[in-house]
Parts: sequence; structure tokens; C-alpha cells
Amino acid sequence: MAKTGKNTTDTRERLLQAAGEAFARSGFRSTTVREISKGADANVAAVNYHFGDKEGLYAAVLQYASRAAMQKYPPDGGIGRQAPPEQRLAAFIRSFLHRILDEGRPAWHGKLMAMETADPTPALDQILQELVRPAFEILLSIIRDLLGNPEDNETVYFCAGSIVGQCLHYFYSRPVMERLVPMRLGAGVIDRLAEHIARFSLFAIKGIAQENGL
Amino acid sequence: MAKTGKNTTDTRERLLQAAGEAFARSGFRSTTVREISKGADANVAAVNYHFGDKEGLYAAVLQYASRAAMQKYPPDGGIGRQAPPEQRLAAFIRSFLHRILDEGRPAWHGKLMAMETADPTPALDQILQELVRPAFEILLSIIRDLLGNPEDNETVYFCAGSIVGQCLHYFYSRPVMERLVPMRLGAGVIDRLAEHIARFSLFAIKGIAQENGL
Amino acid sequence: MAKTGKNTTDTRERLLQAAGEAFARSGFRSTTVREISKGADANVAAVNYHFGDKEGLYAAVLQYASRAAMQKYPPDGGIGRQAPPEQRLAAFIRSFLHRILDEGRPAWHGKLMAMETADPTPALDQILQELVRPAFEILLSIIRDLLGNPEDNETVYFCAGSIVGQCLHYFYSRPVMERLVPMRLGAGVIDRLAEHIARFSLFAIKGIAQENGL
Amino acid sequence: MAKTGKNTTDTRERLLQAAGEAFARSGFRSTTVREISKGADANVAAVNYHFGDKEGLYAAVLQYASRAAMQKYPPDGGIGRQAPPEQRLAAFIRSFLHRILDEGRPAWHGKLMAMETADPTPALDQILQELVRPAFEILLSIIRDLLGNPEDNETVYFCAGSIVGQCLHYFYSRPVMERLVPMRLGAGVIDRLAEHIARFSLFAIKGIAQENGL
DNA sequence: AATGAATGAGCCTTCATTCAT
DNA sequence: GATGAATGAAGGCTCATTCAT
Repeated sequence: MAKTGKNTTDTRERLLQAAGEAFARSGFRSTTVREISKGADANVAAVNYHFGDKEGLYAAVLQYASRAAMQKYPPDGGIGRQAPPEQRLAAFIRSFLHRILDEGRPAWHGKLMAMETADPTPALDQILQELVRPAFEILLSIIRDLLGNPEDNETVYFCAGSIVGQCLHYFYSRPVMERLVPMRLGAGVIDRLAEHIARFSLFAIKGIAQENGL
Repeated sequence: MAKTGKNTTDTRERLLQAAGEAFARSGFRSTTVREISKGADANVAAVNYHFGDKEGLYAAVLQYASRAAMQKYPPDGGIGRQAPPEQRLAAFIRSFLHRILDEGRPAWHGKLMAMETADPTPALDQILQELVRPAFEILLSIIRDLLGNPEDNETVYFCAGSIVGQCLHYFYSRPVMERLVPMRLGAGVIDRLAEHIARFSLFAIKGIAQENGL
Repeated sequence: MAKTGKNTTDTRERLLQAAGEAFARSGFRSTTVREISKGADANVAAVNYHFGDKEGLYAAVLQYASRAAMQKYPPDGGIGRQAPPEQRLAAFIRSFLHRILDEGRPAWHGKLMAMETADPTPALDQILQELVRPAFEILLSIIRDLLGNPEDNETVYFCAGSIVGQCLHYFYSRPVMERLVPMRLGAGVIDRLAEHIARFSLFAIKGIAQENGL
Repeated sequence: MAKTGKNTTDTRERLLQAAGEAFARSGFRSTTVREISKGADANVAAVNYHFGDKEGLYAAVLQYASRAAMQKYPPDGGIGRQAPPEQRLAAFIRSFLHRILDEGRPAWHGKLMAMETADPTPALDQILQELVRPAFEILLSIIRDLLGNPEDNETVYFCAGSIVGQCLHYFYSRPVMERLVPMRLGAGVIDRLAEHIARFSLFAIKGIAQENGL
């Protein structure tokens, strides 16, 4: 009955953790505050007490997760701006892929962001400006370098979409893929996948650059 | 009390339509049968009468939508098997893109399928075998033709993923895209997009084929 | 699709049969009109069409069942009024017991009456006067004969209650009995049971008669 | 808005009371949780909060009632094991009869148990082992003493059934009795009834014992 | 005479939220 | 700061009944 030790980390933190896992597992609607409270070994009313309401908790979780994920897997892949764009692209892709597919402890960090991307809540805008846009700008600049700084913005955007899309696909469509192709997304596969997407995209962008350059 | 002329189509059909729009708008969980019933100008019990339960209605809607979408935009893009693989790929992509981005009347057809892809319900398996797998096989055979029928399956699967991913991305990430890039997805854009993805992928696959061929 | 042969017995009759079984199985509340209709191979609306409403059907079934049960197992046990009261009592008990415990085809006839006894609906009064009272009067007259036509009515009523109670007990408490004692109510047991109750009651009434007679 | 003084007992207790009365009045199926909640002056969700669901509430009520009834009218009738079996039988019967017919405050206690006996729910088994079986064993031992500890178990069980049946009859068949015989079951009648059943059964068992002994 | 579609009231349950302590 | 009890608004579903044919 003694409750000592339970509050070594404070309730707020435990709620954030439990909520993150739950939201990533079942989405916003399907996750109940009771489920979260139980997972955090806290009272039902704790959510409302600390975060106002369920939506407030979600926003907090999202921001918390985004920052953590971006910190663990930075969008530049840990490679300097001066590196050749081919390397920077490969690093970007590898980092992105790990961010959303990593099955490690805070696996839900990337998941949550990807889910939010497809089905945004009012909490999205908040992190969009703070975290997503900077990462996107990095990608754009890599592509511009590869394309030779073209005047045409649409091509740049399209190429960015092609790269991001390839990466996200393995997150979104995983349930279908697992039913469709005889292949599991183990740890090794992620790296081979990153390599493939980088090679695929590099050939494509180089091809486009050449064609445009003529 | 006279009910004549109130509805030209019968209740079952109206339920299917209303449910499709609602499910595509808010997802399975968030959509209520009362909302659907009201939208179909029918009684709450009508859903239960015609489809057993909410899940049965969803399954019916999904099948209905999938077939309609596949019929309107067939996976071969209306091009014969004998056409050169470059053309077949372009046709496949164009058809795929229109299928999921078409804003026409049954706009929700593609939406629903994409949502189901990312977050499957028990109703998915039903249409997976009937509709998705055949389309996927078509894509695989196109890629095999382009790659020169390689023995390595993983590369084929990876390339297929890259193509499908690029297309789906513009569906999934649309909310984010609209906030991030100054561009609207009008009818014309879909065609330019299809052209881009085809060109992008063709350069990539050709490059990979060449590299592997050495 | 041909429906010939289905109406060899008419719908009304089939509804009565199906409803009887269902009501005896699950009681009035738990039985649904749809269940009955399906069992009778008839339309949902047939019940309301033929019997006005569910309650009307129940009343019809009850009367139908009571008459059939009373006819198959008449309260006098098929023994003349002139027979010695000991024999008439044994016959009464045997007939009663079979009426409520018989597992034969229209097993539900007696069951329904017993259920109605414990938890009467408005339909009870109808059959009470027509069927139950005459049977009860027969029992009373047997007891009066055995007791030597006493002036005290309460003793007669009490004895009647003791006899009827013993019989009904094996109907009402069967679920508990089956859990409590290692014994099944097979066909042979019913006869041994009838014999026991007759003997038990005869000893009792004789004893009371002697005591009162002193 | 002030809720002080509104309820002296707490909600859980009030729910138990209200549910007991309602279940005894209308049975499990016909009783609604709204009816119970209103009767307990509580919210609809209170049932769910305190007892999980309607069935859980029923089980709780049944146990509560059984224990209370068994405590108020213990199966040994308050008489020691060393008393002569004739006295113990009379005491058992008197206690049993009061337990199921008592019109006192928790009148529904016995009613509920009797209803459960005839039409058991999953909740029965729980109290069967805890409360009913011990009482039944007491009755069996009394009968064995009266019969001179016979080897034949069936006779013992049959006699037990005869006694219990006589008692329960006045509970089950009360609605019919009241229509059939000009007699009310007042407090005085219960005692006279107990006396009758005891005398009736004693004569019967003694007779059987004598006959078997020859 | 009989049917299948449609109705609306009502039931049990769940859930986010609030309140008194 | 934190809790357990309590709330009320829905939500999905069932059911007896009715309506148009």
C-alpha cells in the first residue's frame, strides 16, 4: 500500500510517456484518458488537472515527441552543410527513415508525427513551424544543390515530395506491405532501404538535372 | 406523411453514399451511425437492418468504393500489355494518382482506400486480394520489364514501394503540403505530378538497371 | 424460390408452435418476435398480423398449450371418480408430474403453464378458470375423501398445497437440483418420483386424519 | 446545487437496495439500469462505475441478499445439532419459510433467491456453494436421522425435495393461490403453514421409515 | 393474406469531465 | 497537489411495431 517510489518521476512526466505510447498505438480518438491514467499509474482526473483536457495532453505529447525525435535523428543526419549534396541526401534519408521506423524505446515519437501528418489535429500547426519546416528547408536546399539551383520551384517541390513520399510510404503502408510482399522490416532492412531510396532518388534527380540542363 | 418522391434512390444506396462521405471525412471511429443515417435521410435502425452493424456498413462501403474507383481508373491505365514498359508505367502512375486524388463526385473512394491502407480494419483483407494485389502485380511486372527481369526480388519490391510511395504521399501528406508549399492540387497539377513521378521513377529505374547490369 | 409446400400447415399454426417452444425456452421478455417468425418460417409482420401483438400471441399460445397438456394428461389421471381415493391421488400426481416434466414433443406445454404459475401475465386469468380450477377441485375432493370430509378447510388447502408443491418443485428447482444432487430426471425417474410423492403424501394425510380424528 | 444531506447512505449501498427491489419485482431482463439509477437517486453511469455492468450489479445484489437472508433466518433455525430431529426439522422449515415469505423490509431477499433458483443466471453458482449447499446438507442430515440413516440415497433426496418443494410452493405459486383459495398469507399464516408442513412431512417420513424398516 | 422495408423508442455501455475532499 | 466518486451526453445496437405494396 505504500506509495513511496511511485513519484520518483513526477506524474506529469509519466502521463506524457503513457499518453505518447497510447496515442501512437491507437490514435487520438481511440485512446481513452482512463487507459492513459492507468498506464501512468495516476488518477483519472490527473490528465485534466495537468493538461486541461485530453486535447491539451495530446498537444503536449506531440511537441514533446517531435522535439525528442528530431533531437535523436536530426534532419541533417549529423553531416555538415559543406558535405557534397549526395552525402547530405543519403544522410537526410537515413535519418528520416530511422526517425519514423525506429522500433527503439520511444518508438512512438516518429509514429506520432507521421500520423499527425496524415490526419492533422489543431496541434499540428504548432510543431509545423517549429520543427517540420526547418527540416523541409534542409531537404529543399540539398535538392537545389543537386539540380544546379534551378529557377523552377515546382520541380524542386516535386522532387522533395518524391523523396519524403518514398520514406513515409514504408510507415503508412506497412500493414498492407506486410500482407503483400514476403519481407519484414527488421533493423537491417531499414539501412538497405535508406540506401535504395538514396540511390533511386539520386539517379532520378541527376537524370532530371541533365534533361533540364540540355 | 406522404413519402413519395422523397428519395429517388433506395435507402440502402443512400446509406452507402452517406457513409462513404462520412467515413472518408472522419474515419471509422469518429463517424457515428446517427450522422450517417441523418445524411442518408434514413432511420438509425436502417444501418442495422441493411448491413448488420456499423462494421458491416463500413465493409460494404469499402468494397463498393474500391470497385468503383478501380473501374473508373483501371490499374493498367487503359493501355495494353504489349505497350512499351515506359508507357505502361506512366499510365499506371497517372491512373493511380487520379484514383486517389480525384475530386470528382465520389471523391471519397480513393480517400477511403488510402485510409484503410494506413490503418487497416478487418475489412481490408477482403479487398486486398480482390483489388489491390492484382494492381500491385501489374506494377511489379512493369518494373521487372524495365529492370530486365532481375533475379533479385528485393530491388523490384523496393522500386515498387518507391513509386507507390510517391503517389500516396500526395494523398497522405496533403494537409501538411498545403501548409508548407505555395501550391494547390488542382486538376492540372495532378497531370503534371503524374508526369514528374513517371519521369523521376524512370530515370531512377534506368539508372539502377544500368548499374546492376555492369 | 418456389414457396409451394411451405404452407401445408398454415402460418398461424406454425407461429403457435414456434412461439410455444420459444416462450417455454426463454420466457416472454427474452423471446423476440423475429426469433419466432424465423422459427415458423414466416414474415416478421406475421405475428402482428395474426395475433395483433406479441402479447396476443402469448395468450393464444398459452391457451393452446394448456388445453393440449390437460388433454394429454388429464387431471383425473384417467381413473374414474368411484375409484378409492388412494388410487385417485396416485393417478393425479402421476399425471401432474408427467404434464410438467414430460420431455416429449410438445414438452413446452406443461413448462409454459408452470412458468405462468410463478410469474403470471394478464393471460393467466383466462386459463385459470377454464383449466386450473377444475383440476384443483379434483385434488381437493380427493383430499377431502382421504381426510374424512373435515369441516376445517385450511387443512385441506394446506394438504393440497403440499402435494402440488412437491410436484412443481421438480420443475422449478431442476436447475439447482441438477447442481446439488447426483441424479438425473430421466423417464424412469419420473415414475419413481410420482410413486414417492404419492406415498409421502398418503402417509402424511393418513397421519393427519388419524390425529384429527382422535 | 447543494448535495449535503441528500443521502445518508452512500451511492453504492443505495444502488444495491434499489436494484434488489427492482430485480425482485421485474426480473433481470425487464429491469433497466435507468430504473435502478433513478430509484437510487444516482446517475446512470454509477452502476457501471461501481459494479462494472448490469450483470455485475445483479451478482452483487444476489450475494448481498443471500447473506442477509441467511443471517436473519439461519438454516438450522437457531436450534442446536443435538436437539431431536423432529424439532430440528420444524425449525428448519419455519426458518426457510420465513426467509422466503417474510414481508419485512428486505422482502426481496428471498424473492430474488427463489427466482434465481427457477431461472439461474451465471451468478447462481457463486452463492450455491457458499450458502445453498450448506443449508441443503443440514436438511439431508435431519432426514437421515429421521429415516434411521438408510443406505438408499434416493429416498433421502426425494424426501428433501418434498420438504423444500412444499415450502417453495407458497412462494412460487402465490399468485395462483391468491386467485384460487380464499386465504391470505399474513404473518400468522406463515407460522401455521410451517407447523403444517412440519407435521405433514414428519408423518410422511415416519411412515416411510417404518415401511422400509419392515 | 402476406411481405420486406422502415421506424422510433429505449437499452446498456463508454467516455471525458467535474466536484468535494 | 492529487484523488476517487459522480456526472451527463452520446454511441451502437435491439426490438416490437407499422407501412406500402
